[in-house]
Amino acid sequence: MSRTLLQITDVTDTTDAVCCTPLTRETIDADRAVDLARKLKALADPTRLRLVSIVAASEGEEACVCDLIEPVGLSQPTVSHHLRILMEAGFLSRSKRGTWAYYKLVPGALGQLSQLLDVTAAR
Amino acid sequence: MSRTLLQITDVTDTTDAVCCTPLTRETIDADRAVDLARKLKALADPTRLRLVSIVAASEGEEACVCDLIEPVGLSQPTVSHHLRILMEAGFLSRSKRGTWAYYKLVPGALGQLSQLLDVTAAR
DNA sequence: CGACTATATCGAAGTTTGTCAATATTGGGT
DNA sequence: ACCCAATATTGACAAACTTCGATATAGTCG
Repeated sequence: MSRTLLQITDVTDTTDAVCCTPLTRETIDADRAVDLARKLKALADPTRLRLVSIVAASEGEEACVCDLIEPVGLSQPTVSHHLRILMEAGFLSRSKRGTWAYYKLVPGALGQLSQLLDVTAAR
Repeated sequence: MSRTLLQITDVTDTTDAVCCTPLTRETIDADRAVDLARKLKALADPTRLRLVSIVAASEGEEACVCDLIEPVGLSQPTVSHHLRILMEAGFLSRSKRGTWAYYKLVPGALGQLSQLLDVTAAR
């Protein structure tokens, strides 16, 4: 049968959700709901979706802040702010090279969230 | 290769996202980012995640409001409010039977969102 | 019809969020 | 050492969100 369940994998206490054993429980408990909501909230903004998308489409799934400002059409501080939120939620990582800051997709982060939302979806 | 891209399916002007042809474009355009963000935002709340989860785990993926109030521990108006948001985002549908209102998972809605987030995730 | 029950809507209070201008920080070049 | 460029942080403000109590609506049963 195709029961659609919210599944939750083992999630660390604070920031990065991890790993693997999906405990197919009927209802998500409050703590994990808070954790999952935090991740979703990080993605639930048009600007941040575009940032992730642009980074994902860049060479090496990595982009410099200077290349992100103009496409999204917002001020530099605002872009930095959004990037920080995406980083704290575990979707991007940052590496400074010289004066530049490069933000990179954290491999599997989106996929993991995707699976949390619906493990039994038809594909 | 395993490029992780944000993909967007064809989406109707307003409420319910639909259908099918994933246009694997590099960057999500502004309009679709707004639309996807709206759906994510509807899910990006601990209470609403729990509501969806409880409904998903119920018989027929359907539950009465009266059965949802106590589990989430919030007032009845607040629960109604959250259910309305989930309905407007296309995750739940409502059917009144007598005095009761039954909210039901919209089949495939979560799965579709899941696929939008990451089409190439390892599974 | 009248009382009761289940749900929805309204209005308000408190909190969070998105954005910018101004400023701080850091690294490179002259 | 100094200046310039790239990014981050701070402070402020408006808009949006979550929640509640009070009230409205609609359906059921005497």
